[in-house]
Amino acid sequence: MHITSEILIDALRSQGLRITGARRAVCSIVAELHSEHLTAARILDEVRARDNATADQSTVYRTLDALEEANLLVHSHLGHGPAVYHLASEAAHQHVVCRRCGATASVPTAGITDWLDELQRSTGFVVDPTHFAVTGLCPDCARVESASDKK
Amino acid sequence: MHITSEILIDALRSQGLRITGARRAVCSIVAELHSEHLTAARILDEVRARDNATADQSTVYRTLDALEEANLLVHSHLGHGPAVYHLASEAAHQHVVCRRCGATASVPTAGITDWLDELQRSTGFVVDPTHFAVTGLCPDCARVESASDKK
DNA sequence: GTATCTGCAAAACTTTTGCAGTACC
DNA sequence: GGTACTGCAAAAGTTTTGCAGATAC
Repeated sequence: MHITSEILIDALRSQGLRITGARRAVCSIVAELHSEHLTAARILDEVRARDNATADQSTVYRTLDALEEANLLVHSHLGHGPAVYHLASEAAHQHVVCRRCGATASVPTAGITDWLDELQRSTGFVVDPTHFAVTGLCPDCARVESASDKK
Repeated sequence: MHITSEILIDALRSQGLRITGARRAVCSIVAELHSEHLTAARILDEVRARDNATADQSTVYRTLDALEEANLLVHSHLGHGPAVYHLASEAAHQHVVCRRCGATASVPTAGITDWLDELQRSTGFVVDPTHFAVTGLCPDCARVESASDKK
């Protein structure tokens, strides 16, 4: 299922926030490019590439914060570099992130939910299953590293 | 079991690296404060608080990089803010990290290894089971957040 | 009409880098 | 002695903030 910008906009509206051109643009981009790993800079570029919208970087950050506050969006830090943003609904599947090149692959949560339940029971922590990263090496980088280990 | 600074120092030496005062200091601090969430800034402060050692921030970063390269240390980004460093040996069991206060709890990996194997098979990624964080809210912070949601 | 939002510019913060001098092996 | 390391200072990169003007409701 596909979250549309209208859903995001409506959610902001229902929080009593005002709907502006910049917020519409950011919501559209986040909804349309939900399958990519969006950085703030990427979103800013996309906004500027649309001739019916503009936004300053500070506005982009503030809008992203608003969406996070509304629990529609999450961000995470994949290794070094800028934070990446996902729709909270998309984040329900996990990612493996390559610690060398930053490549990612998605993996389903099936098979791990029992473990998370148990974790929650034993520690008392309220686990956030959407914010949860496994790191490793992607196939390409694994090849490179094992080659350089041999020397 | 407790990693000592000697172990770290020896590991650096065996990589052909030179042992300097700054590296000794950083290794001591990392070994002694292994149970805390050490940021580079915290380590720098600790070095400076010791009257037999000094180090510049760039030296601290370079030493931390060296320790990571030697697979003795890992760092991760917990939400916003600076990266935190852990001994790799400490990371061998998983942690749940509270995204509000940074509290941690340890959890056994039993029950998750099958899932990691499957992940490795399906994605081709060489998963690093020591670098793997689950975030959520510790019991205290969960109480605080649910209280503020109600207002 | 008014509280909220925006753009601009500057600052804050973490991390990295170039380079000349120092110190380890 | 020679290479590796350090400190200093400055840069790079991301994110935040203050403020005056614009805009949604």
